[in-house]
Amino acid sequence: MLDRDFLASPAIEVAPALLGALLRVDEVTVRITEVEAYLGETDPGSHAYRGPGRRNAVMFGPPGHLYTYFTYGMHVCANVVCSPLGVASAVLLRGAEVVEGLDVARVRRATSRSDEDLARGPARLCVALGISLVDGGADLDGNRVRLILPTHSAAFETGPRTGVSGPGGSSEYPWRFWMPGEPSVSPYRPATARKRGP
DNA sequence: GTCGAGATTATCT
DNA sequence: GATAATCTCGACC
Repeated sequence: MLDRDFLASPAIEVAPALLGALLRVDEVTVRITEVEAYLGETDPGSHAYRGPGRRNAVMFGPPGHLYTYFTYGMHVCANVVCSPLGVASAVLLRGAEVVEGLDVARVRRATSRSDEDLARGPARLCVALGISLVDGGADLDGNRVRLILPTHSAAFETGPRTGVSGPGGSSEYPWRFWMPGEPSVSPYRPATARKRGP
């Protein structure tokens, strides 16, 4: 049973509680080890900063749903929508560890050499779980997708969000949560200033 | 093993 | 036409 009332809390409170949670999609189950909180209008790094649109409409919807979006063409990222209806807020799933369905995950992520690389990273996590755009807006308590919150809150650490470049310096907000000691958590990587083509 | 640059497509202005 | 919350691959120590 999914506690929707708890998911209606702000993303900052929901994010640490998702650490250690189990997310099952079909036959693959992962344990979330790294997340990132994103708010709406007050967060320059959020997609909902400029207001609702086609892509982020799910973020303004009811909590307990899955929000997927495309980034850089090939990659898909998954978020857990929280906050009440009408408030844009979501928790980005950055890293996880595959605990069940390793065989299926390995086939999907054939390029990964170690099992810890299977779901290390937002896009990899979606590939390992088989999440695509059609899963956007899916209920997290449905048959295909199910989120299981941990009974006890796990130990976590916070830090600045990486890879978030933008005017106003959104790195002020230490809304990145991870479980220390987990090999599937990517270490701190400075924001790579991507060069645009010629 | 670590670092640095390129690639690629849906969505929005 | 510009942007984006990234990943993969190649080169070098």
